Amino acid sequence: MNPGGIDLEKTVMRILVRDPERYADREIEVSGWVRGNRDQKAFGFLAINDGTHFNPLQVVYDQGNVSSFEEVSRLRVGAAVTVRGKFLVTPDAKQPFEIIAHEIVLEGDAPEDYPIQPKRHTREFLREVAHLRPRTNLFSAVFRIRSLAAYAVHEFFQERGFVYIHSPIITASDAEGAGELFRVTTLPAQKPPVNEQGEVDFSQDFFGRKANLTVSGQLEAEAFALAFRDVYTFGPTFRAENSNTPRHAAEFWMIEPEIAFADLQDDMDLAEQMIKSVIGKIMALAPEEMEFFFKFVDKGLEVRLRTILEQDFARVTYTNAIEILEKAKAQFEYPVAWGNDLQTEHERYLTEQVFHKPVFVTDYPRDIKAFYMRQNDDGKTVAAMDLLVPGVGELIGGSQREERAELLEQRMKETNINRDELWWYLELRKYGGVKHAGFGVGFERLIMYLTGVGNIRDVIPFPRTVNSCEF
RNA sequence: UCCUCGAUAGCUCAAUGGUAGAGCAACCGGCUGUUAACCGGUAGGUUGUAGGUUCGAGUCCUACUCGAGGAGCCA
Repeated sequence: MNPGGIDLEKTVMRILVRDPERYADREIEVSGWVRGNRDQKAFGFLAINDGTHFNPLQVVYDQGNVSSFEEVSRLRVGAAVTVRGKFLVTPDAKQPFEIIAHEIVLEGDAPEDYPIQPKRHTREFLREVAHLRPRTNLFSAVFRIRSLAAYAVHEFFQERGFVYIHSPIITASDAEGAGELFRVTTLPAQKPPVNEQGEVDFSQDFFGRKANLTVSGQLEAEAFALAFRDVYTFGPTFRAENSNTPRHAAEFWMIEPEIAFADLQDDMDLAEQMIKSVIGKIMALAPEEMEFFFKFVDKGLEVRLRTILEQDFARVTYTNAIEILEKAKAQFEYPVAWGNDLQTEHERYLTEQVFHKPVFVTDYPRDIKAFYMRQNDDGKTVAAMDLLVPGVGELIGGSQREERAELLEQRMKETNINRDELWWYLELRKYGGVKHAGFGVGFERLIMYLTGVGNIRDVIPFPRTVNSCEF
C-alpha cells in the first residue's frame, strides 16, 4: 500500500513476463531506463528496459493522466524513470502488455550527448563505451547468456558430482609452456635488487621466488582429481601473448575438468556431453536472447546449434585427418604433412567443409604437443584431442595425462621442463597414480559459439588485450 | 610480431587535386495508438597527428598514432 491508499505493487519485467494475467488491470510500479520515446500531441509511448528482461516495457502516457506530460514528452534515451500506473494485457498488439501511466518520475536524466542511440552502432564504437554498451540489445543479450552459460557449466558438473576446485591465480611455476606469462612482483621497477651475476634477485621478491599469473589450473586440478576422482576448475587465466586476433584476450576464463580412472575416450565423451548440455540449457533459459542472435547476429546459428544437439560429434585421428587434407581439392597456403601442426586453414576445412559439425581430432604427433600428454604405444603420438568447431576454430584442447613416472620424467627432460619446480606433479605419479584425463574449454570461445558474436572483445564485459586496459 | 585495409559532424557514411554533404541522433514545430513511428525546419566540421608536393590537399607523398581483418601463438 502506498501513502495515497492505492494498492500498488513494485515489480520488474522478469516477473511481469512470467505471469502477466496475475497483474491484469492492477496498479504497479516499474523503474527502468528509457530506450525510446515517441511523443505525439496529447500522448506518447515510452519504451523502458529495467534490465531484468530482454524486451522493453511499453509505457503509455496521456496528457490527461500524467501531470508531468511536457517533461515526459522530452525524455531522452538513457534517462532513468519510475513509472506508476495500470498494467494492461494487450493480446492483439505488437507488445504483450503495457502500462497506462498516471505518474512518471525522472530518477536520473541523460543529457543530449548520451552516446547510445536507438540505431545500429558498430561494435568498434561500442567497445569505446564499454561502460554503457550493456544497455544495448546486443550486449544485454550477450552478457545475460554469459551469466547463464556459467550457471549451466556449474550445473552440468555439479549434477555429476564433480568437485569445483579454486586453482591458484598466482603460481610460481613458469614451466607449463603455455605461452608468455605476466610477472607478479612487489620489487621496485626502478633499480630492483640484483644478485652477484647482475640479474634481478627474485629471492628478495614477495614470494622469495619468481611468481606469475596462472596460464592454466590443469596441473593443480590433476592433484585434486587424484583425490576426488572428478573435479573441475572455472576461473580466470592470463596470457601475455602479443596476439591481436578476434579470438584472443590477455585475460579470459577457462573451464578445466579433470577425471581419474578415465582415458581419452571418456574425456571426449565428457566434453561432448558438456557442450550439448550447455547449449540445451541456454536455449531453454534465454529464448528471447537466442532469438535475437538467430535473427540479427548470425543467420546460420540456429541450425548449427540444433544440429549439435541432434548429432554426435565427429571423431578423427590426426593421421586420418592428414590423409583427408592430402586428398583435398582445396589449395592450402601451408603444406600438409604428417608431423606438422594443423594450421587454421586446415582446421577450418575439416570442421566446415568435411564434417560440417564439431570434430575431435585425436592422437597428435608427440613432438608438437605438451610434455604431460600420455604417449601412445606407437611411440610417435600422444593421447591428445582438440575439438574444432565451425566458425570459432579450436574450442577445446585436452588429453589423457601421462601417469607413468619414468615416461613423464623422460619427456620433461626432452622438452626442457624444470623438474625441480614440478616435483609435486611427479609425486602424483609416485603415490597412487592412476590413468586420468582432462580438457580445457575457453569460456569466451564457448560464448562466441553460442551467440554467433565473432569477436572475443564483445563477449567480455571489459576486455583486456594487448595495448588495451581501459575501464 | 608480420601482411592488408581504414580514420571526414555525436553515430553510420558520401565528396575527378578546385565553395566539405546526406541519413540517424540533438534542438524547434506538426501529428489521437505509436512500437527502428511519421512530416517540416534549425544547428552541428582545424577532415586522426606532424611534415612535404602543389597556385590550390579531405583527396597525392613520408612518418607516427589508433582501429579492423588475415597470419603466427593458443583457449
